[in-house]
Amino acid sequence: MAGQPKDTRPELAAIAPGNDDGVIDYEIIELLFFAYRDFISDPDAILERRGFGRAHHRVVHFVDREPGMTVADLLETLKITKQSLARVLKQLIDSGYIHQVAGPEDRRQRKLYTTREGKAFAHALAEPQSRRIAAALAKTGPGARETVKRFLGGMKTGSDTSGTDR
Amino acid sequence: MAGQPKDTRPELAAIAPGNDDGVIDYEIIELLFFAYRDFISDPDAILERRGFGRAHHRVVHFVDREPGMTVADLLETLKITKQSLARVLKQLIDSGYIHQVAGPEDRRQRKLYTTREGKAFAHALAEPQSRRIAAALAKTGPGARETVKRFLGGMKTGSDTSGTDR
DNA sequence: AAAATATGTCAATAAAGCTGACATATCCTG
DNA sequence: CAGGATATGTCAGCTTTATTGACATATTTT
Repeated sequence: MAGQPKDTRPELAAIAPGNDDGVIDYEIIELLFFAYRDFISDPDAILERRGFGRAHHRVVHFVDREPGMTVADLLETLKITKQSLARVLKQLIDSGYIHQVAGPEDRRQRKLYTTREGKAFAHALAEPQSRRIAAALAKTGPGARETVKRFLGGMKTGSDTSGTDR
Repeated sequence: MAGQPKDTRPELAAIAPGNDDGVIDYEIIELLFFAYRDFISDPDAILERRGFGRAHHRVVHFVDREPGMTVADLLETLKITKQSLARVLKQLIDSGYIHQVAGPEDRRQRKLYTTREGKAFAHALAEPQSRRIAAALAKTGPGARETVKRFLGGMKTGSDTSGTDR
């Protein structure tokens, strides 16, 4: 995981104008803020029409991505409390986007799955985001995807070179 | 801007297991989600100790970065309403982190500045984020900074190649 | 003087999170 | 089998951050 030549340059920060705190990388901090704000705005518009919020988005997304997830898995992934999840999950189940199945081994568990409509919903939400990513990558140039993946992965807590998180 | 050989591969998405929606770039969607979640968790811890929230962070940050900003500027940047800003701004002023000065030209305006304490606060909040970014960039490899900047910039709405936003 | 603008503020509402407490069903252990 | 642990559900109340609507004040522009 460190196969490239060491870059010994002292983090030449390239601070934006107007401030000289030095060291602090305000440029990328702000870029991330705006990128994420707009990235999230695409699905927000769709969600609003259906009377849902971001919380619903996250739940549908992860259940769709990992079918058979348990409630506990979802809580772990989203890092929210059971009570917070409950309201949102209930609405999604009532709306017919997600259904539950008692665990085959452990019947206390509720395994979660997206319904056909849930899959379509998840897809509809992801599409504009994917489109935005593709456009940004294309504009950035070839090879951008790999670099961006590595960078974003490195921003995640618990990705400290040593690899396996959790 | 395109000095390298064209990459004609059809966006081979590299979808993660468990789903085959094709086309959708779930990998980067999720990477962004986790990256941002953890990126924001660093300052969150500091804010909590002082009884502030993310909203305060954003306000202190932008005022610190662009001294003399008006309230209208801030509303535009944050894309929130005046009433939402009011409470947060008031608390920051009362806490001595931000102060207002009537505009020299237009005295209806309130130009916003961080106090000495406000600057220190902004710096304290930005530091762990900057550190995280530096670590992620270093791990990604040389040249990552440029690529990441371009990508993140491209994710922002209204950055459609033509360049100058606003 | 009147209209427009920049800001402030009151009140009510909503979304999404939280804590605490407790109920149920199920599994595991002694 | 009894009792404890676990997975989930649910009730009640609270907090933060955002919203809309209405209106007040000061100032600038027309």
